[in-house]
Parts: sequence; C-alpha cells; structure tokens
Amino acid sequence: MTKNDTKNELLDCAQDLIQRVGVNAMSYNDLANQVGIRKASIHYHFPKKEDMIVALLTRCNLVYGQVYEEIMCLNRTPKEKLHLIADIFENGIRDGKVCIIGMLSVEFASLGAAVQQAAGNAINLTSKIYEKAFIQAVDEKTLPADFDTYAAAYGFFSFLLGVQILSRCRNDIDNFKNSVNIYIESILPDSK
Amino acid sequence: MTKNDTKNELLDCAQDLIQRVGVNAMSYNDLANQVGIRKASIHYHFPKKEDMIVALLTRCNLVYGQVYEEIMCLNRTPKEKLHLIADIFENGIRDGKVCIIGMLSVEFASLGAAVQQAAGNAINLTSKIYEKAFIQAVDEKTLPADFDTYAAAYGFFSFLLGVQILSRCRNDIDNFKNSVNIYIESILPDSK
DNA sequence: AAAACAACCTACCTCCTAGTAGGTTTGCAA
DNA sequence: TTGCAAACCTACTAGGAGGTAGGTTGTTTT
Repeated sequence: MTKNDTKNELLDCAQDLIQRVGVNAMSYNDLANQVGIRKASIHYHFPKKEDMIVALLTRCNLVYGQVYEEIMCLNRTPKEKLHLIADIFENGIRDGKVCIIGMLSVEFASLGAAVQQAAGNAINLTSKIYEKAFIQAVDEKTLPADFDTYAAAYGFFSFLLGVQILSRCRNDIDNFKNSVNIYIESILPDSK
Repeated sequence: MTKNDTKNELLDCAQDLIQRVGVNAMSYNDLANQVGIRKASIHYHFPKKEDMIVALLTRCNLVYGQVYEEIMCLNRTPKEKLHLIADIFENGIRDGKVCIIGMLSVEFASLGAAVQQAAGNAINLTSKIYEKAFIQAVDEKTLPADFDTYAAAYGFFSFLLGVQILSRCRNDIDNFKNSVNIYIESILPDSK
C-alpha cells in the first residue's frame, strides 16, 4: 500500500459526506464507519476536524484547479468551455452532491477562522480560473474590451452553485440544463 | 400581548439563526437564550424541531410571497423588478444572512421528509413568482414568445442564491452588485 | 537484537443535543 | 370560587459529538 493511503481515503470519504450532507452533519463516527477504522484513529491523521477540512480544501484546490485548467487550455470557444464546467456541476446533482465550496460557504458562520479563510481563498481561485473563458471572449472581441471579466466569472460560478443546490433538491436535471443554456446564451454573444 | 406572541418570536429567532448558521448549527438552546424562555418550553410550541422548520417555511412562503407579489404589481419594467428582488438578497448579505430556502436546500439531505417537501415546494413557489417578470417581458415583446420563462426565473433565483452565498463569505457587496448588473443586463434585452 | 516510529486500538472524558415527565403559575370562564 | 387549560418551569434521559490518554501492533532503522 502506498503511503498516506488511509489519509487520502479519509479525505475521499469526508469530501463525499460533506458534499452530501454538509460539514455540520458529518461526524468522525460516520467517517470511521465508512473507512473501516475506529473514530479515535482519525485523530491521528487529523487532530482536529478543522485540520481535516483545511486539508480537504487544499486538495480540492489542486485537483479541481487542474481539471479547470485543462478545460481552459482546450481549443474551444468560451461558450463550449462554460458548458464543460457546467457538466461537472450537473454530474454533482446526479450523485446528490453540492460543490464543496458552496457547502462550506453556506455553513460559513459556524466554521473556524482557518476554514473560513481557506474557503474565501477557494472562491477567488475558482473565479479566477473561470475568468479565463471570459478573457478569451474579450480577446476574440465577442465581448467589449471594458467587460468586467472577473465579475462575470464570479457570477457564473455563483449561478452554477445556486442552480446545483436547487436542482439537487428536486432531482431536476432538466431545469438545470434549461437554466444553464439560457444563462450561457445570454452572457456570451455568439462567436463569429 | 397578542396571542401566539412567543410562538412568533420563536419563529423570528429561528429564522434569524438558520439564515446565519444553518439548521444543523442552530439548537433549541440558542433559541431559548435569545427568546428568554427555557429550552423545554419551546417543545410546548413546537414538539419536534421539524415542526418548527415546517411552520417557519410556511410563514416565509406567505411573507415573501406577498413581498414579491407587491413588486410584481408595480408599474415598472421587468429589469427594474429583477433589481428590486436582488436588493432583498443584497440586504441579506449586509446582515450576514442567506436566503432560508437556500440554507435548507444545502442541508437538504440531513432534513426530515416533511421539511424536504416543504423546501421543494418553496423553490417552485418562488420561481413561479419571479417568472412573472419574464412573462411581462414576453408580453412586451422584449423577449421572444417561445422563451422559457420558468427556466429563466428558476435560473435567476439560483443566481441570486449563489451570489448571495459566495458574497456573504467575503463580505463583498461590490462583487455582488457587479455580478447582478451583468446578469440582468445579459438576460433581459433593453426595453424600448 | 534493540530501539524507534507509524498506525492503529480500547476506553474514557466532557459537553451538547433533542426530547420527556411532571409540577407550577396565571388568567379566564362557569 | 372553583375548574380548567395555556404557558411556562425544573429536572431528567439517552445518545452522539469532538477529543484525549495510553496501550498494542508491525515495520523500519540502527
């Protein structure tokens, strides 16, 4: 077995649980049952719950940062790139999951300072990556030069998060798709 | 004192707490301290926590239903109406609060069946009211006749929820405003 | 072989949770 | 003035939370 096997498995399960039920509804007990070790043993890897969540966010920034970066490097239109990002959120709904940044943002007030800062940072990081699609549109002159690309990216992230949250409740993929299509069609003019 | 005074005060405090920290981080103890009665007494008014949340959602549907209805009855353009709705969400951020439907939707998986159904219903109700602004735009022919007004309204609600959630974390009213402006300008063509 | 360490374990702690049982006060109605 | 019910109270329960102390493996390192 590779080193850090259990640690990664703990993070995997924690991520899964948090995305489904949230931080406050996920316990070290649930985690222990799923991973197959005792509750106390988790404290060996992550002394405090907060340590685990910070580690999880760091890992997510890396993993998703790479996923998004790959999308941005594709030879595709901005519109296509936004749709590829939306697909990731759509898959979340199918699994009954919500973007972890969204989960943490909603439970923000009940989290420790370290997690709060990590969450705020993740929001900015994600928006900055999404922004690249809008910058591309400006470069291609399908958007005006003075277009606020960060606000648009931040808004797109917000929109995906919100529509994922609501659609998951009603298991409503159709409405998710329709709303996403309307949004992307509105926000980005047709490329020539 | 009017009848149901304590009951309403409990609902007021519960709503405030839930909008700030979420259902799972709000306890009958917190509630008792704020209202000034003993924890056990709350059970007299709301035997189970779930009873309270369902009652709260019912009340919110009524109150916000009326607020939104009034906006829709104003002699204003669709764009102006959407901005008035956005203002309500902006005020939430200033108070450190998130739309209660959003809070419940995120914690959806850890809620009882009765609350889940009430939340799903509230999402639909809210979307239906927002839809009126888009229907008006279709009537005024600023949107095509085959425009999916429900999906647009559902998307607008989603967007506001998402941008409220993210902006609250960073206390970022500016980004909220910028994103909202871009969104509304994109989704609704200029009225003649 | 001995020491050291990582990775677990059992057993326990304190604190907080929703919820219950049953008694007390208050005010209205017969 | 008695009766009754609404609206509170004190005191309690069982269960679960995060976290700690200290012991037991099994694998390296020296």
